[in-house]
Amino acid sequence: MEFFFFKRITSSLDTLATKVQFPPMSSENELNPTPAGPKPWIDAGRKRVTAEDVARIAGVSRSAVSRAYTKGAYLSLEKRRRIHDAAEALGYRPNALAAGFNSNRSNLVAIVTGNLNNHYDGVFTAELVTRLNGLGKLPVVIGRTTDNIGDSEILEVLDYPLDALVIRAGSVKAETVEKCLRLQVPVIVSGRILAVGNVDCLCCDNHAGMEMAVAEFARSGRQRIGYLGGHPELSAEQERCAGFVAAMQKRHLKPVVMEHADFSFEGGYTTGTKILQGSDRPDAILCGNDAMALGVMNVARETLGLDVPGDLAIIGFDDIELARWPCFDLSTIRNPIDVTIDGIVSLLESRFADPARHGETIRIAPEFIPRSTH
Amino acid sequence: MEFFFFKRITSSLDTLATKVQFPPMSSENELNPTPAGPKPWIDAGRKRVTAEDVARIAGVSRSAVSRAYTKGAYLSLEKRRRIHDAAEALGYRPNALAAGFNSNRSNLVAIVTGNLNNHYDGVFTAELVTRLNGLGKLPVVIGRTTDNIGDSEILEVLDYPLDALVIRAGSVKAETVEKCLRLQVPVIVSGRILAVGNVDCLCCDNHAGMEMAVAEFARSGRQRIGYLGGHPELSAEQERCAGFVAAMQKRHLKPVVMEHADFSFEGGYTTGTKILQGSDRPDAILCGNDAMALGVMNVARETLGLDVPGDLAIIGFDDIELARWPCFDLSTIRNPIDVTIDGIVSLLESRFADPARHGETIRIAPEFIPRSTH
DNA sequence: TCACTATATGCACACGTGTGCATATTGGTC
DNA sequence: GACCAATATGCACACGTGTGCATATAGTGA
Repeated sequence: MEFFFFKRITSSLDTLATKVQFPPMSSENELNPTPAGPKPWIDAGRKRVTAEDVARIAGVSRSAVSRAYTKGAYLSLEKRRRIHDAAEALGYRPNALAAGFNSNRSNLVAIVTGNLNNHYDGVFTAELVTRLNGLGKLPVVIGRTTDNIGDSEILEVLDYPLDALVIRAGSVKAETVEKCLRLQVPVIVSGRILAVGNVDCLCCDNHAGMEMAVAEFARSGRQRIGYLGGHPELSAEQERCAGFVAAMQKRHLKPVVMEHADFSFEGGYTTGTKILQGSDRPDAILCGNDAMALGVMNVARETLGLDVPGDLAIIGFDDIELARWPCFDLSTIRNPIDVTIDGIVSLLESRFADPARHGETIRIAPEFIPRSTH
Repeated sequence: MEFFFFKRITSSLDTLATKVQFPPMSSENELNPTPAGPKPWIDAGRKRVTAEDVARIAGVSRSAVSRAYTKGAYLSLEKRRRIHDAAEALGYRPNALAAGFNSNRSNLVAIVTGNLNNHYDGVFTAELVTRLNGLGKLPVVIGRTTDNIGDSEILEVLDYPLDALVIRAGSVKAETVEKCLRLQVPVIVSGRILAVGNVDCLCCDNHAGMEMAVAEFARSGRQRIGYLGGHPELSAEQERCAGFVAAMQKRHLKPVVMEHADFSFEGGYTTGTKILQGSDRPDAILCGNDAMALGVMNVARETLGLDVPGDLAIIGFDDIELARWPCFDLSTIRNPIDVTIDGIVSLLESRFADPARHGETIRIAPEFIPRSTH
């Protein structure tokens, strides 16, 4: 089988898509007469309905309209009803940005994420977005599907008055975070510890996680243990790699091989091929994340016909959904997303309550998930 | 093997995480004296630096500061330099929201997505986010990781003056879209055709896609063809199902079985088990998306020991990344994300240029990707 | 010196909202 | 009727920016 799945398939809009003119709107024909109020159609030049417009129609002051949307404000019942009717007819909704303009709350929370094609980062971001939606915040996602985000992109989004900035990126510079703080934007960093100003941090105890994995290999008598990590530049990789080395030294074991790929399935596949076809094949490989572990497993089973875990034991890191699929059933170190997100939300809320409080660091405890590949 | 991978593993923050007090900031000790300008620390009560502050420090008018950030505005070189220095020292950045407040451009583009745990929707959203970032827009993601989004959540985000709203959700109500238009927010719907006002739509030609798949089954002599679709409520499912039925009728074939799951791997696994253990086992299954196809394949191979494609042919829909993995190598109908995103961006740009233009519908052409499961 | 143009700069407004403050009205109690 | 509290309502300001307009200054040519 060729590695043709690496090839990026692109196709042109011109050849693969056909444009169709839209039929006229239904509410203009005779069967559906135009209802009262603005049509469901965007008019060139017409602007969003404002409280001023509602006030004019309802015959009240603009203040009254504002109060109609303010819980607990004094307003006669009759006026409230008139305003409500006028607003309904005009399709009015208070402009939340204009409102937040005063109170210094934009409700914008930026999420700077790593590679969104990475399963873990994708689910992480999705989960955080969900929680922020529930909190009435607008999650603004800054990220790439290719490489890691650059610091310049973070600075760009700082042009907007954010309520907070959540950084999920392994290689953000301390200098960049300082600029956020100077703009009075609270920063939460997930995935690495950053000792800058009053920044909150969350990070899995990668060291402990790797210790668990090596302990499992040692317990089952593996002697020829290899390591496949991700980009050495990333903080998580540095911690995991150091944890692996320390756990091996503690047991007077020497790694058979240590390689680095890019935390992707394809990277695991390619580098895994190199490792397993080498002269000194390991009997166990500890991988820096699950995606690479699945890539290695694929090489072992499909390409080389090896038995996993008989010929080769594999342990991953993260516990993504795919690890639970029966065809993989990957033993792994769980890096719990739910606990991490809970921590982020908790830190966010206490940060909103007291923007100047000292920074906190939360270490997330990993957990060994025994399955059938070790 | 038990279905224990369905069980959602949750753990408590209290038991799995430990909080650590943060060390004092480094810039306050004697080795690193505090530099000029604001400290990298959030002060209670201190607000974001404004153009007014910069003007005061630089000894110029506030207008001059604004002009210093406006390309082509008249401003003496010496003043420009003074302003730049003052801004640098104070850590000033123009507030983009306040600026957009005038020009009626917030640069906010909301993306309403389906289930973000769905691989296709996840990558789709990630890709769109990436493109919007490149366009200088702030992508605000509204979505859930569990069920489909409710219309009420869409209405909530309408409180903000959006530049546009991209809806990627199969069951959005026409009434909801009308409310967006009444607020003068341009709407682009991807994944279904919606004949409401001047809305732009993009949709894969699901009918043609299913025709391709059935043609492949027929060509290779499959006689006992089954169908596994997603939620019948979703527009995409309705089109795919109808396309399958039409293609079968055209060939005077009768489906052996027709079932519906939830577009997930687990759904495909569960319902696939039911289908394949039934009395009337098909020799080919056409799945409504790839995730379910992988679930079915897993049952067939791992649980029942069937040969794919020998005993059972499988074709999916979407062509997600996993379909290319060697261990799956799934034949599928490609629903090209790149072409779709190109179309969305193209429609967005022409919509910004002319907000009142007529709506367009773009049909995305699917493509059969032959691999080794059919 | 005058006229004219290019450059430079400040004032003041608009954007849409919430709300403090002042004032008006109502209802109740002595 | 007098007094007070509760309710009701409008005016005007603040939020931070871009920019039209008016005006001032500098530069150029006759």
